[in-house]
Amino acid sequence: MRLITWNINSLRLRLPLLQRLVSEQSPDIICLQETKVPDPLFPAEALRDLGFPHMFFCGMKGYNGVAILSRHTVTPLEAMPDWCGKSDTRHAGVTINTTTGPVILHDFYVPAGGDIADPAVNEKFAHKLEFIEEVTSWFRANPPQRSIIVGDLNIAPLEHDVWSHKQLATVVSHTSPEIERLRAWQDTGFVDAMRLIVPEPEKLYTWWSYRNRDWKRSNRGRRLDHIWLTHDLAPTLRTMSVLRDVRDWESPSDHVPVVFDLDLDPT
DNA sequence: ATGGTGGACCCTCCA
Repeated sequence: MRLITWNINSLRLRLPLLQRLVSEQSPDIICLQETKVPDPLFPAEALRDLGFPHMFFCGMKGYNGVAILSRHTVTPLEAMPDWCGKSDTRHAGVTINTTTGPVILHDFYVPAGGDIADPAVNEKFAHKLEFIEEVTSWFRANPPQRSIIVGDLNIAPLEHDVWSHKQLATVVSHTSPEIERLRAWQDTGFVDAMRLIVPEPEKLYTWWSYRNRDWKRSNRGRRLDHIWLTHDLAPTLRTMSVLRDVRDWESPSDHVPVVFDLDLDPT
């Protein structure tokens, strides 16, 4: 089973890029973040034509939005919390049927957190911390098995997940309070699948800012996008690849897709 | 120390 996670930064604007990605990678399931499309305007027909008849999405006007596209039947998770009571379309979850039993897939878009790394003066940073705390509490109360978390978690936790550990230590996405909370969330039962394939100290980035003339030359990246597997699924991980080339496609997202293969057969 | 770019949209917010 091949999956892709990608912060597409506007689904409607980048449909042609998604089309190219699908033709080159042939994924079974795609998890998108920052679709920036309200549900009534979701381009369902175009995605069906791309080969994904099963889709689960929630979006809003202008911001956020997540979507799970699948070639195979998926069942939306029932009764998930409304994180922080904001109804701001940052999470989608489905069950995938496989020959060895059901697998749960979560697609998250964690709040970016604004510019100032102080929850007392920056409510966006406070929201980011609170969001992760709530999600962590939920997973503690509902211990995950045969589960996958993917998405833009907007935190680069490891030293070599950023271009400069020192220079980013006070920059939102790489500060201690965020990293500690991300760790606590992961410790509810998950392993960092990307780092199983590319261990530290190798640099690993999935995002390069638009505010850089030559992103490739300066290479000031961060690993903001993640793939986590519960321990029981970790042995099924076969491959993982950050599709860095997509950052140079026509009118790209600032995030690139991450593709991975699990030794599972969807039904 | 600063400002740099890009998407959505009601012109300013968000990343």
